[in-house]
Amino acid sequence: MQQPKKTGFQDVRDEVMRRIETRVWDQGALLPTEAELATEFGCARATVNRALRELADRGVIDRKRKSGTRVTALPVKQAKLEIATARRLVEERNATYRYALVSRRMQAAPGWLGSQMGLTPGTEVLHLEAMHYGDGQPFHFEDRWINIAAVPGCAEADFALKPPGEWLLAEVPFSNADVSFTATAADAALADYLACAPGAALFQMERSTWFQDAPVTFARMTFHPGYRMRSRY
Amino acid sequence: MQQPKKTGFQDVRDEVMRRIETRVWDQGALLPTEAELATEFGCARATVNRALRELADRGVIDRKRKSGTRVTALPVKQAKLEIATARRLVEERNATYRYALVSRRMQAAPGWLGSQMGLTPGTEVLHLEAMHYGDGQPFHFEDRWINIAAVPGCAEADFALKPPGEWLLAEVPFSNADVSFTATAADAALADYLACAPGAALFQMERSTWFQDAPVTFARMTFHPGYRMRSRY
DNA sequence: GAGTGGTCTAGACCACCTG
DNA sequence: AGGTGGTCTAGACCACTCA
Repeated sequence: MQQPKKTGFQDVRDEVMRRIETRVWDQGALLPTEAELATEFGCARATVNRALRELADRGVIDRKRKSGTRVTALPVKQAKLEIATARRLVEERNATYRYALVSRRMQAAPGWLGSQMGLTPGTEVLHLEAMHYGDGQPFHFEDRWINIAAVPGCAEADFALKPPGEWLLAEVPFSNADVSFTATAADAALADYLACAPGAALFQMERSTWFQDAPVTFARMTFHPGYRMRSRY
Repeated sequence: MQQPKKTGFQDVRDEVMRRIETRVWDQGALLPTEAELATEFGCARATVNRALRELADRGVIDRKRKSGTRVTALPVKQAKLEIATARRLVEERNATYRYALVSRRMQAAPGWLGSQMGLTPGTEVLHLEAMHYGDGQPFHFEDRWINIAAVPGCAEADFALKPPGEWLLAEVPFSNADVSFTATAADAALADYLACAPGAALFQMERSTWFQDAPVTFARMTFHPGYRMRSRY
C-alpha cells in the first residue's frame, strides 16, 4: 500500500494553511480556483470548498465570486472568550465554590439601567447583589438587574442558594449579549466585599442580555484584585 | 407560485434554532436523526448535516455518533473578541491616531520574560516602549519584547514610525497567541505616560505570540483610565 | 451488530461579480 | 458575458459508539 488514506478536507485545509504560513502564497496573493485545487489534490470540488470555507471562517483567506480566493492581507485576529459561570471559573482553579446572596429587592429601573438595557425607565426590575467565593476567598461581587416582564419566574425565585446567573442560564438558555470589560477603583463597599484596600484596581465585566430583542438582564461582575481573564487564538 | 425558493441549509438551521429557542426541543432533548429531518424539510441529508454542524460549532447542540443529536444542556457562551491594532481601535472611534517610540534597546531576556514566553533566559531580545494616542490623548502604553532569533528583521527596523504591532503583523501574519486581561494600578511611569494619577485603575492586556512553536513576542498594553473593551455574543 | 453522524463524490444549477 | 464561489443532490462508504 502506498497511501493508506484518501485526502480529506482536513488534509486540504492543513496543506493550504501550510503554504500560506510558509509564504508559498504570500499575503494578498491569489489562490488557484477550487476546481484547480481539486485536480491537484485528487478530490472533489466540494471537498476543497469545505476546506477553504473553514479557512475563510478563520479569517485566513478572503473569498469573492468571480475574483477568486486571496490570502488575507492584514488578518484581524479573533480571540474566543468563554463566558463561564462563577462556579465553573472557581472549580477550574480546583477551589471550592461558595455563593451568598447579599440583597434582593424589587425596584423601579434607574435611568442609567434603562439606557443600558434599552428598557423604559421606571419599569419594575429585580435588583440582586451577591458574592461568589473560591476556597473562602472573595472571587467576585455581582450586581444584577433582571427585567421581571421578560422573566416572570424570577419574582418567585429567592436566589438564596442558586446564583442568578445559573438560574437565568437554565431559564433563558439562548440569548444574545453585549459584554464589556474595564478596570475600576474599589469604592468602600467593594473594598469591604472583596477584602481589599479602597482604591485598589479591580477587573470588571458588564453584560447586557437580550432574548429575541427583549432585554433580560444586566450584570456587573467585579473581580478580586489580581484576577486575570485568559484566552487564546 | 407558492414557494419561490427551496429550503437551503440556512432555512433548516434557522428553523431548528427557532425550535430550540421556543423549547419545542427542550434542553437535553434528543433531536430527530439527520435522515428524518431531511425528509421533513424535503432536502438532502447533506443539507441537514451542514445546518446542524453550524449549530454544533456554536455550541447549541451536541452531536454523537450512534446516540444522536441533543440540545446542549448548559451552553457555554463564547464571545468573539477582535484583537485589533491600536490604529484600528483609535480610528474606529473617529479619532486621529498618533504613535511615538519611547525607547528601543537590545538586552538579555529577564527571567520573568523567559518563563512567560518559554524562552531560555539570557537570550538576546529587542525591548521597545511606545505610546499610542487618539486625538492627542494618551490611548495606551506599549511595553514590547521581541525574540530576535525568531524575527531577524527586527534588528534593522527602527520602529520610529511604524508601531511594532503592525510591523510584526506584516512580518509574521499567522501565529498563535495567549492573551490575558487584568486591572492594574498606575505606577509613577504609567501615570506620567497616560496622564493620570498614580494608583489609578488601568485596564491591561498581555499577549504572548508564537509562530510554529517558536516564541515571537510578548506585549503588555496598558490603556488610559476608563478604557472599555467591548464584544458581543 | 447496528444505528448514527462524518465525510466524500460527481454532477448540477445558481448568484454574484468583474471585465 | 463569462468565470468563480455557494449550494444542493443522491448515493455511498466509513467511524464511532452504544446495547
